Amino acid sequence: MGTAERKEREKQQRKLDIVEASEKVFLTKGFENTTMDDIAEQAELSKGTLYLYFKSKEELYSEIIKKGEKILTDLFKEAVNTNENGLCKVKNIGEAFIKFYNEYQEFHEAILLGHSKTHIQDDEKKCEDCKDGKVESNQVFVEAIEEGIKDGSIRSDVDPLKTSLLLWAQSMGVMQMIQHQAIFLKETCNTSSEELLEHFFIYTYNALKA
Amino acid sequence: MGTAERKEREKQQRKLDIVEASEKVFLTKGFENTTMDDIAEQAELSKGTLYLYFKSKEELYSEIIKKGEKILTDLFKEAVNTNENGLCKVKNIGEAFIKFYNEYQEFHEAILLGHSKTHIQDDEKKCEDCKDGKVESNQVFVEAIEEGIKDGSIRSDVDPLKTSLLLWAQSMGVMQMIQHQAIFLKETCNTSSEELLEHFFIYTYNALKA
Amino acid sequence: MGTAERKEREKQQRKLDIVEASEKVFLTKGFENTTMDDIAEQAELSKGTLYLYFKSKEELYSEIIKKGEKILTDLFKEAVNTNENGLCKVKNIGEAFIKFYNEYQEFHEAILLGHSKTHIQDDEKKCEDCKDGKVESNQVFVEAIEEGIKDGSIRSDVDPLKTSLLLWAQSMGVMQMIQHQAIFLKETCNTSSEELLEHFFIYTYNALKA
Amino acid sequence: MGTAERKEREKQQRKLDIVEASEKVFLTKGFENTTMDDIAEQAELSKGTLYLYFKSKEELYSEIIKKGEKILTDLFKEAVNTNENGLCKVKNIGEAFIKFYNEYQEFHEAILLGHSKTHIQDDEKKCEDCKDGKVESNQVFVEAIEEGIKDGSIRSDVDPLKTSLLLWAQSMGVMQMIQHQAIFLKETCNTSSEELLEHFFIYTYNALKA
DNA sequence: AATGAATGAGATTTCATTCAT
DNA sequence: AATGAATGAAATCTCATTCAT
Repeated sequence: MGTAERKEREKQQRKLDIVEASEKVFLTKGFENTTMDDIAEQAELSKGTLYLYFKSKEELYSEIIKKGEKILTDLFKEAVNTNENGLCKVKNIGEAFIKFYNEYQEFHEAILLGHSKTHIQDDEKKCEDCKDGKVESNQVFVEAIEEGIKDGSIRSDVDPLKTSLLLWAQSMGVMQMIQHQAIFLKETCNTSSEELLEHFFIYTYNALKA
Repeated sequence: MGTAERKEREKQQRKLDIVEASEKVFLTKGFENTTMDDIAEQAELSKGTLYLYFKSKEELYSEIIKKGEKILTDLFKEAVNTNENGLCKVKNIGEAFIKFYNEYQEFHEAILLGHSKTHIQDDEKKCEDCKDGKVESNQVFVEAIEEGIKDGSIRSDVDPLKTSLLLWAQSMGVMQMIQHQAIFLKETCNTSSEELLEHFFIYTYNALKA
Repeated sequence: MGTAERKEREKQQRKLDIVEASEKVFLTKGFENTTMDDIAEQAELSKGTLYLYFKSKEELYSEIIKKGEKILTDLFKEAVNTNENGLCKVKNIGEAFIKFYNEYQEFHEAILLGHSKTHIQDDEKKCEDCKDGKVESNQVFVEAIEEGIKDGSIRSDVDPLKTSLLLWAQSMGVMQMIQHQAIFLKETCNTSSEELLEHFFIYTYNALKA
Repeated sequence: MGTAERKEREKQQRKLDIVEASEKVFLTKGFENTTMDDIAEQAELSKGTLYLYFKSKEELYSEIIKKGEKILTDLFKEAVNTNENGLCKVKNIGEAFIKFYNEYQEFHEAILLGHSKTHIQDDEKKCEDCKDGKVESNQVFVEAIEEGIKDGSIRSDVDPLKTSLLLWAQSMGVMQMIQHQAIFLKETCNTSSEELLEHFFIYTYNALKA
């Protein structure tokens, strides 16, 4: 009786194990440079077993993306779970974004460019998942802005939805510059990633505050 | 006498021809999906000849990046070549950026992610070139901001360098959202790409104006 | 007491079930393109169980051959179960052969080429079975010819055994041409499959009749 | 000048070499059980080189079929190149068929079943070639029968085209029985392949002769 | 300078079979 | 008796790069 359940649990665990193993490899070497052999070795399983749980390299990668999006959403939710005013919450979200970048740096690229790499178009469920992920984390953002407008901490003339999208996009862009152009920033512009980030914060704070 | 020079000129021309051919392929199919065969065919040369002029696929791709950066720099220079005030020039640069994105869309990814794909670490000269390209176009940006501060059109408390980098990064992010998430914007957020872009411009204008 | 027998009966039944399931798959997809997974799914059993009853894919396939031969033999027996003369019975057998080919088309290849695909050399029993199947159906054929000679409907100078084998082989060849070269027949030779078949019958009738 | 031609010749020769090497493997192990590695080893070339000349395993196999058909057609042409009457020529063709079977036994299966294995449907040229091959060799057959009717050696009521097709099909069937059921013939029916063949000849001779 | 044939190391994926439970 | 997870050997095909001419 409990047997079937246990088996199912073990199976799910095995799936998670594989995802975790693939994570390490994907996030280190990138999608293209990761081979199924790498993942199999990391997972201490045979290649064939991988295909028992995931039907392609792409499906495996899309798990990473989903996982990354989950992490980000959770960080966002945590960020607004305070008694501060709306503007602070927006700032918290920004900091959550940075935390995500710093602590889950490897997921960043996966989320950022993942979907242009994994062309899972025939699997609508997967895409739904992704859309839902984005909608959900964005919603947290929108609500924080709305709250800020209500409590007077954010200028009343900002459009919550558009602004959330804009800040989202801008954050991504900043993250990307930090990730890919770190050397350029440091060597050529004599600016650290942290400085740029801080600057982004102040800039945004000024732009939003009432 | 002139012979050696002519030969050198011809050689340079051949290099340019190859770059141009590779451009068409790279920018259509992306780095990973482009084969040296594709390029050779497009260039109407043999594969071997490609290696006579460029020592790897990566090196060839880095030429694309360089070229893209040149285009962008030229657009930027053109953008500031007016009698308007600094803030307007910054706005012009923003529009130039959008124009670049729209008209030379294919170069965008090359510039953005190019170097994480082409792992040319052993060839310092190439990296120098690329750095120079970015430095140059960013310099135009910095100068426009500085001018705006001087002429009183831009707030005096913005740091020209950091702000140029920040705006650059933000623009990238916005463009990318527009490109990759157009459907998400429209279907889920009921917002068009144009609206988001316009919002970005107004937002930035407000943030910078004195 | 009866327990052991019941168990044995159940086991035999299970074997039959598996063969029936494999039949559907083998005859639809062919030997090479059928996987043990396909069969297991069709049989609503696990793959492991298959190996409990049959020691290899090949052995399973050889069951199909045996079954096909049984069907054919039955059709032959039915064909000669009339009061007509020997020549008519031979004609009936020919028609039975066509019926077999048309209605159990999928068994044809299995019978024809089966054993060159299933390399069961170490299992003599299996081969015996198959041989027996052929011997039996051929025997029916031989007897019809002998009867025809006796009753004067078939030329007395035909060798029953050799002729039965010959007609068998010829029929196979004709069927195969009809199946694989139908387009060739129609487009290039302006002949329909039916015409060729009719021609075969008349030709054979003339060759045998006394 | 001659250089280009020589290169072209060498290239053609290389193609022939590869076909010849693949022949040895295909005809020994069969299509499914032959790997590109096998062929590469036999050809003393790398696997990659194989794909330089033939774009798939199937295309390589279709060369074998073409070659077999060419051989058969040539044997047929040779067979009718005598001063004998039509019936003799038909008999010669039959003997050519047997010679083909005996001396080029390996090509037999390729011709017989080849096209159901190599699904080169998108390459119309290939199919044209094959059709042409069949048409050509069948034409030789038709002419021999027509000649026999004219010279009075063959019954005047046979339809040359239909009969050629029928004899063709029958021969295939007989060959096939000989190839796949040799053991059955010998052990169970106490008949040798040669006896069956001879019987086929006599049977056919009687059926056709005026 | 130019060629293009040859390479060979992989890459992804499949599947018959085994074995611990 | 039944399971089904795990295996691992193969199979087809790709492509950046080299090198003899």
